[in-house]
Amino acid sequence: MPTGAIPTASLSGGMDLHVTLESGQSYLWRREDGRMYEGVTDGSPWYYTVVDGEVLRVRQTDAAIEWHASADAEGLVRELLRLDDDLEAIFAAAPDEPMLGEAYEYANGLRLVDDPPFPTLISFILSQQMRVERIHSMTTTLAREYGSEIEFDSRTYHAFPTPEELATASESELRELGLGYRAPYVVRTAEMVAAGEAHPTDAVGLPYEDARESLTRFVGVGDKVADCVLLFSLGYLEAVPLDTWIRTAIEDHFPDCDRGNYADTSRAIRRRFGVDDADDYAGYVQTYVFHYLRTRS
DNA sequence: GACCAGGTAGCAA
DNA sequence: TTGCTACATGGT
Repeated sequence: MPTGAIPTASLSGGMDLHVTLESGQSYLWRREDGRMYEGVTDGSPWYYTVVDGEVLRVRQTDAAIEWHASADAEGLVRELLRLDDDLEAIFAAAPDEPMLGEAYEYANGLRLVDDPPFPTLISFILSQQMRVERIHSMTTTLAREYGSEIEFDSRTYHAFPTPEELATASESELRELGLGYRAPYVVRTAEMVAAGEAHPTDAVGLPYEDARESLTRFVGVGDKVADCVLLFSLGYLEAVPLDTWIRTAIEDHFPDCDRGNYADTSRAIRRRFGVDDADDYAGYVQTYVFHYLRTRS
């Protein structure tokens, strides 16, 4: 079984796998010890995900990010966990505001993820009006009920369902699984992708605001969910999803950025969170702030 | 038993 | 365009 280790000392700005995978930006990784979101970091827990039918296991030890997979996966690990992002440079140039500084310190080593588009789209359709722990539990349920089984290292794993697999689900089945009013959104969006009518990657290459608009064609996707897909899956690091926590942060710390509607508030906060008057890495700042405000006691 | 959670669709004005 | 409101479910 191919294995590898990527020294964390070689990564600019360091790396914290636990905060990266348990900060509510990705719902596609699971912990083998089952203790997701419990705040327990000892024992270097293994995390796993399935990408293109291949199982990938990852953990952080004192000096490295270790991985196990069925083939050489170093490039995949670097991509999924954005290990080549220069965190040191990003935060050296990031805005110097007291609350932001607290967030950088609190979530030190958090990297954005680069998750696969369709699973990200569905998991953030599920996310509306649900808590982080429950979103994770719902994606786990969808993988168990509709995803294909993969054998790896004499264990069985479940991939997140493909659009075709998920399109076989009925609204009533998904309601029985506890998805509530999101059930028809998931079915209709899966059908759109399975039928070739639209795909989340259609947005790639468009200017940011056009890309956001493009994603809202999917049922159950508004500006906020579109921003999550752009940031966590399609490489638009300037995207700043305006959820309840970020809106609270705007109200408490950046009230001048509240312009009364999503598009204009988005422009204002992206400039405020961006680097050197540009919005390049505003989404990085957003993710630190979200995690800090949501989990500090 | 309210209140809240990484909101959106549908409809009225 | 903008401004309501209904929509499921589970935890505190």
